[in-house]
Amino acid sequence: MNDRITLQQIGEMAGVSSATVSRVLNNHPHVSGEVRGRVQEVMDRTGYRPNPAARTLAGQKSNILSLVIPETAQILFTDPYFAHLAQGMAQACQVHDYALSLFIFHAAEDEAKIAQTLLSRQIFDGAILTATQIGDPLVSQLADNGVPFVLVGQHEDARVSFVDADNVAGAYTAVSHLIHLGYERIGAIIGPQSNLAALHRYEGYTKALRDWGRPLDERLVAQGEFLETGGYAAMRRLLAQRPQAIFAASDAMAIGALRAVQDAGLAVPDDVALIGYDDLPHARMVKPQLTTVRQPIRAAGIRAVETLMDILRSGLHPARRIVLPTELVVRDTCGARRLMGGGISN
Amino acid sequence: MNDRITLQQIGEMAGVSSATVSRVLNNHPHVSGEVRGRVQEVMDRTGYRPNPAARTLAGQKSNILSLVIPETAQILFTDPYFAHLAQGMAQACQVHDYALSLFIFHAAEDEAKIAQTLLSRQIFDGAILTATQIGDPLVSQLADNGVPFVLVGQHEDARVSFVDADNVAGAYTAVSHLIHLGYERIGAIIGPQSNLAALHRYEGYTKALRDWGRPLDERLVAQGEFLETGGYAAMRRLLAQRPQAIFAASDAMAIGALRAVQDAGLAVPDDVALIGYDDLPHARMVKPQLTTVRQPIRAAGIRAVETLMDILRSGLHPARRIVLPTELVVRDTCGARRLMGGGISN
DNA sequence: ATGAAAGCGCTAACAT
DNA sequence: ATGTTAGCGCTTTCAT
Repeated sequence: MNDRITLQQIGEMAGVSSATVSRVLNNHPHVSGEVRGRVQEVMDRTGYRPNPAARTLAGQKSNILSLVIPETAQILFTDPYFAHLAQGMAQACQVHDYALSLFIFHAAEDEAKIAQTLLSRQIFDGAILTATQIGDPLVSQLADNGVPFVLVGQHEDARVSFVDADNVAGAYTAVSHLIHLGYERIGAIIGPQSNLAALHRYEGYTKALRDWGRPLDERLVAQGEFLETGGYAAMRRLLAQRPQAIFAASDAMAIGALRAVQDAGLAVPDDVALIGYDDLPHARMVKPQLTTVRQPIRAAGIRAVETLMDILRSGLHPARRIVLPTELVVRDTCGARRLMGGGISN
Repeated sequence: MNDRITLQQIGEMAGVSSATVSRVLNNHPHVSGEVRGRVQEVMDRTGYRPNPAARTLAGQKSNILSLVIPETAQILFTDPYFAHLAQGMAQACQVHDYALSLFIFHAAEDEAKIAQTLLSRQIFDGAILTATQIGDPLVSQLADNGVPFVLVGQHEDARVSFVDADNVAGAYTAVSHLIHLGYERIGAIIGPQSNLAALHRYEGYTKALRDWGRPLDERLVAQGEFLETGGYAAMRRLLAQRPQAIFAASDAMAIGALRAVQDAGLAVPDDVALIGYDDLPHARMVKPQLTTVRQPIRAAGIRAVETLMDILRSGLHPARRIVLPTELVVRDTCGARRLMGGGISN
């Protein structure tokens, strides 16, 4: 970039050494008010901007933190997950005087190269990873390389700190809700089980059935991609089994399922009740409005940054694992309002 | 970060100077195959990773490019604009061996500080700005500071290069379409006119009316926020004027308008035809499906990066201004299919 | 309270 | 083809 003027020059102009200028730049004590003012004045007048690369090299610290995400169309397009996460992170970074860097990698790339590229190209003190797959090699590669990082999502490796929403509990609550509403044949549309969140949501589903003494009927479970089309196809298959209610592992899938039900000439929630997951903006825009599970993604971003800051500050201390609570958002597709003589608007 | 081993050390281990190691690292010619192999072997074996800050400082080039966006809930949440843009940029960066950095700033901050923070914290060779407001001081500040950057969107400053979608033409085409369909009283729901895109879309609307000899009736024009609620409120006001068709400056607004029409007991497109703008995923999920204008956002991201690369390579040459064509996506809300005896699915 | 000086890890002339 | 040598612009001891 176009940095011209240096610390040296500021020093010369102010009649002090560069060390002193560095001190005022970094708000060190032991600088007389008189000198501090003079130096500050020169910096302001000249529009001096320190060279961040030089600071990083000399100080061994960049004050930059990297958000690492795979370029999966799903995450980036389908839902505002990433946007919320980035916002939370940006907010927390602000507080800690950190800048945020983005590293989007193409999952198609040679997996061994990704960590390499990240480490030799990007400048950062620590990273936050998200949307990783189960057993993603990137995670262990970074851990092996001693890179400080936090995962948003979960990982079995005991070395890794993570922040995650409680997917098991979220699904559990949703399915319990359906059970309490009196539905008997409760099915599920589940996501790819290579995804840990998908796995956990399925776990919540089976756990709720078990706890409330309902049988798990595999014929009422259909798997699909985390997309509307996946939900549509899964629902078409399930319809033959005459389910009374469906728990879908994402709102996108739930909306697809909704459409499939309606296309079959049936009504939601009267013929089939439905609960989704994510609380996308979308969820309240379909008719009937989607009952769903809301995750604190923004908060997850904040907590991830806080955790990373602690790691950077205090070194390797035992990994921290944060699991954030979710919230059931009751709208129209689960039938609760109808049953309660509803009409209450959200 | 945790970089331990240095170029020097690699050199010692391979029995060559650090300069030679640097040459093989950067694929310079004039290194014998024998030495190159030996050095490469040591780098691989030790898992050597160059220190990017040192490279940046010494080479005066970071190979990092910064995407600068205001933290406006609108952009980040409402639509996938940012995600598409980032994807396009990431793809182009990949090609040019650049990494991508994100700088989210809070519009609430002291405006004078933003450029300062960006320049002293982030490491980058050039920047891409988007979602700037008309007369945004950040733009001129960067230009004044000699920072190489490209705007996605437009700007009057002759120094700035930009890539934009042709908002005037997009709106013009949409409104012309409504005119050709035979509608007479064609209204518009327009966005905040501090936003250049909103301004251009309004311009396209008035231009189409003028070109086809229709009067501009101000009572048929309502302004609102670029959100569903803004569209809803605007449509409620317009309904009193009995418009036959409405051009809405965004899909979010169009969907709000759709809802307002339906809530008034009227039908789209039979009572009021509707065209939106953006082609959000949403547009095809409402019923009836939204006719809208699609913008090549991903392509804009790519072109912006290409332009920035040219600026970095060849210096200041006259600013480049790229205006990308848009595309009318005809679905159900404009009534074209109905008029043509439709039923064709998109 | 301030200055001098030694790096931080790399690149890029300039030699040879 | 390879080595030597200055820096790049800053931070940080260590003196004073």
